[in-house]
This record gives sequence, C-alpha cells and structure tokens, in this order.
Amino acid sequence: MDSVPGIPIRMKWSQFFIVTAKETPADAVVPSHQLMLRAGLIRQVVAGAYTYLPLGLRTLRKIEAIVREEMNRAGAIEVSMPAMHPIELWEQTGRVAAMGDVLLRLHGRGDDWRSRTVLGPTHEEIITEHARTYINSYKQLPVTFYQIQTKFRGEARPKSGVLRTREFLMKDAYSFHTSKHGPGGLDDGYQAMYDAYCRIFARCGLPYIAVEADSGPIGGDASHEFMVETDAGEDFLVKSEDGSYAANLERAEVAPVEDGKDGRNAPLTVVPTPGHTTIEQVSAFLRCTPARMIKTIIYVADGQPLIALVRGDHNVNEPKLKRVAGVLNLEPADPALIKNLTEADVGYAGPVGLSNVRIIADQAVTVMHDAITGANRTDHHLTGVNPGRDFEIKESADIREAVPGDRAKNGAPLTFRKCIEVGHVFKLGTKYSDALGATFLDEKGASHPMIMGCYGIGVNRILAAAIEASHDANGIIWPASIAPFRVIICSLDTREADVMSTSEKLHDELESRGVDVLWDDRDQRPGVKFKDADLIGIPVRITVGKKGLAEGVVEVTTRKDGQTQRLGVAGAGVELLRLLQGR
RNA sequence: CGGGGCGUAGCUCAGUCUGGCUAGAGCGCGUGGUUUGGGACCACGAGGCCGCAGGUUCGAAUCCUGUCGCCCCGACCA
Repeated sequence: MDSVPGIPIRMKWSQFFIVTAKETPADAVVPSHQLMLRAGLIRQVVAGAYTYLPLGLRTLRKIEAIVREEMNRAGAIEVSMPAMHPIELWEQTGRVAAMGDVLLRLHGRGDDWRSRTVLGPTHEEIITEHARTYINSYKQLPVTFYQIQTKFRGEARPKSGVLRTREFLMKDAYSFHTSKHGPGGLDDGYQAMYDAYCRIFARCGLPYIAVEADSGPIGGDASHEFMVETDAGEDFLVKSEDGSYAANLERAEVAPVEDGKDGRNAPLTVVPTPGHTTIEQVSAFLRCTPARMIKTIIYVADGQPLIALVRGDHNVNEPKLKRVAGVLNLEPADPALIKNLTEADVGYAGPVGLSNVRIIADQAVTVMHDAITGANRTDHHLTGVNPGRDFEIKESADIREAVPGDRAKNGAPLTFRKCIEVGHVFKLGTKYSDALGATFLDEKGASHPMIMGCYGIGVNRILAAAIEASHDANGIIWPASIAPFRVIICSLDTREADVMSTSEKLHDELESRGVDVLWDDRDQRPGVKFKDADLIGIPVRITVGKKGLAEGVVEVTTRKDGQTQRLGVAGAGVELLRLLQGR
C-alpha cells in the first residue's frame, strides 16, 4: 500500500506529533473532554472552538470517511456549501428572528456587506436556493444532497468539550421530492437516510438507539433522533423496560394513570394560604403531598389564552401540549394577563369557575379526587376539589412530562437515561420550498413546492460519544473502525538492533497490508510507553522487547480486555493479520 | 440572560485573608550522567507583563474600582 503523500512511510512516534499529559486539565469535567485533552486530540482556542491535533484529526477523518461511504451508498450526492450566507435568504424564511442570537452575524460599518452576512448554523436556506435554481422538473426528482462542513452557532453556553461547541463539523443532507408517499417520495428518502444512519453509527462502534423525537409543528412520526447514552448528555432518553418503546423525554408518551378511587367527596372549601404561591409552599402549608394538588399553568397559545392542568408533582410537556392544542406558538402568560383572567395574583389560579378560557387537563388530573388548587382569589386555595363536580373537563390528554414510576402505553415500566444526540432525521415538508419559491412542474405542467427532508449528524459528537461509551481509568478504548491507528508497536530496549529490526519488519508487513500502524520508537522506559498506548486507546498493542525476543516471541495485547498472547517472531505478521480480521 | 467559581511557568496548584527581601513546588522541558517490561534517579539549567486597565500606598500577585476571559449550575438549544 502506498504511503500517504508527504508523510513518512514509517509512522514513527518520534517523528509524528503526539502530546499526552499525565494530569487532567482543571476545566474538563466530562470523561470524553478530559481524555481528549490528556491524549492530545484537541486543544481549545476559545470557548466552543477547538483545534484538532494530528491524533484527533485522524479519528475525525475516519468518521468522515464512514459517513461519506454510507451517504454515497444511500444515493446522496456530495456538495460543499459556504459558511458565509447572505442574510436575505434567512430573512425570507423568517429564521433571523427564529434563531435569534444563535445566528452569528458579521459586524460591519453601516450597511456594508459584512452587516448583510451571517455564518451558517445549518444550510436549508442555501440548498433550497440551489434547488430553486437548478431543479425545475419532476424528472429531476427525487434527489438528495449532502455535505460535511463546518457550522457556526452562537451557543449561549458551550460545554463538555466538543459535545457542545460554537463551531463544529456537521454532515447535513437535504432531500427533495415530488410527493410525501409512494415511490421516490419523502417517506422513501427518509427511510433511506434512517437506514444509512444506523449503518454509520454501527460502523463507528457506537451503542446508539434511534428514538422518536419531537417533530414540532409538522406533526406525525416525522422525526427520529439517534442517541448515545451517557451521563455527559443533555437530553433524556425514556425507554420501556421491555425494550418496545423509546423516545426523547420531549415526546415520551405515558400510559393513563388509573383512578385510585380514593375520593371522599369532601366539600369544596376555600382556605386561606397567605403568601403561599408555589406547589411546594402550599403543599407544605396544608400538609399534603404535591400529588394531591392541581397545577394550573396559563399560556398564550397563538395569541389566545390557554390553561393547562397537571398534577402538582408533574410538569407540563410543552411540545406535547402544542400538538394536542394544535398550536404553533406557546409561551407563558405574563402576570397582567393572569391577573386579568383569574382576578388573582400569580400563584392562586385554579380551574374552578373559569369558563371563558380554553382548558386542557392532563389525563392524570381527570382521576383526581378531593384535590387542592388555587381559588382564583389572592392568598386563597380550594380543597376538596373534584373534577366533574366542581369544574368540567372538556379536553383532556397526555400533556405532561413522563416521570419515574410511569409506564409505557403497553404497561412496561419506563426508565430514564441521560443521552447525547448524535444524529437527527427530519421530514421538513414544504416550509423552505414555500418560503423560497422552490417549485417544480409535474407531468401536467402544474407547479408545486418541493417536499423536503433534512438529516444531520454531529461528526465531532460521534468522536466524543465513542469515548464516553468506551474508556477506562487508563484512557480511551477506541472502536477499531475509528481508532487513529489500528495497531501500536511498542519497541522496548530501542538500542537493541534485534528489537528495532523486528519492529520495523512487523510495521512494514502490517502497513503493506493496509493496517494503520503507529511505531513507538521512542527511547523511553516501558512504563511510559504502555501508559501512553493505553491513554490514546489503540486497539492492539504489539510489544517487542529483548526479553521476549530471547524466547523468540513478541506479545500482542488487546486494549479492551488487556489480554496478552505470545506469538512466535517468525510468523507474527501473518498471525496478526489473521487476528485483526477476526476483530 | 440569572446564580456560583476561577484567572500566578506548557500542565496541576501554593502564596492573596493579615501588602514588604530575588514569586514558589510537583509534573513537563533542556544538558550531562546512571538506568530500562507499567509514568526511574542524580546534578545543573531554561521558562513568569501574577488576565488587562486604572487607583490607594514609601512599597501591590496580595487592598479598591472597572474590564476581559474561562469553567460549572440554570434558562435557551434549527
């Protein structure tokens, strides 16, 4: 196999650039961040932006190669779009306002070009503009484009190393279709990307899980996220214990709560609760559990007031509520509106007596008895509140966040795990093609907006997630497919001619068969070399030392389990190749 | 954007409360020597605008004011 142009044929540690550290930098908190710094994969330049050092870059490039292969296999076509975008396109889709500070803008004098330029956080606008220009006929559809490109986002708080940054590598793909369903439709394209994602994450050695995600206003089953479980994550994954259901907490559905029939049909009573406005305060003051209370949350939904009722120990799940209510925009009401609606200060709202406002109750509220809630009178609450008797529930649905103890719809208990999102597939519909006028002519010459899907993968996140999922006290344990090198040869006793010639021969033999080999030729003590090899996580270590050679053997140690076997020097190369293939 | 913490050598940190000699240690780095199967040892050495700016003072890493940066929690997250 030919060497990489410009890189020495033998990849010697002493001639490469690997900077390991014994101590963990104080700023790093999560394991992947700590290990990426210690192993010399990355170096932070400013908050949320990192240099990839040679070792880290090798892994990043391997991930990219896998992504590229699978995208091409799925029929997607690679392009490369710029990071600089004209703000006009973003104004046309309304996303200058929607993205707010996340959209990074250049700062110019007055109205010069800088003020009209933004750094792309994603590329729907650009690709849709291209589709508008070049695609005019149904004969050109369906088509899927992708790129692997740097994105810029003004994240309020970068954190956890490369898991959340302001500048990052993303594989983003966009598909264009003439229809939602049927051959060549969006459903097909979506499925092709979904399948490709499964292959990509599997090949990267990630223990991933695909879950239903909140799909926003588009509705349906139009979105899946690909998650990797890790405490460093920012999302919650809700899974049923029997494995039949998994979803993002933003979307997770729960089985109805059964009616405990614990009601005593107590009389409706007004009780003074001066200054007690929160669930915690009132339940403590009235000596009841939060679960006996009805929480009354007042929203403004598409301009109209909307009240959500949930049990005191539950939280409203706003994406769910949006879907149930059929609204696009949901925000908390301001105190003035609450006062106007309930005739009470904030903290004393309740459903009893509120008739001229839309109320949606969570299912769990429908089976409550003798509950406690606000009296719509400042400094007062009601006890003995019974739905049906004291107020009518016109609309009820599952509108709350799942909590531990909940069950899936099939009755299996739900478990909760933190996780990181490494990929997201999404059916867009015509949001961007409508806004930007990307239309095609059908067989009859009629014009329609193209139907779109978009599909993202966080390339850097794959790297960090792989480390989160696979490391130990000594360092990284790379999956072979994305390891910076497959094999490291540790030459001990570097002044022994035998050791060096045997190492060189093994290196060349493996390299000639296409195996990435790193040769640790440094004149260092064995402990240093072993620690470094473990830290940077190379899957297979070959130890060549004068002690072993005296017995005619070299040793092969696997990083994952530390198991060592001795191979005769003569056939070591062949034997190793056999071992590597079995992996 | 709210709350908390931290800025002293490449890294980890001491010194700051209570102002005072030439600003320290370990790791790492350089030179020489001894070592060599799980982060060796000895000797010598290089390396600092103590984040930045202003102020107080005979004197500031240390006190005061401002400012910038970084980390953590929360809010936010196509």
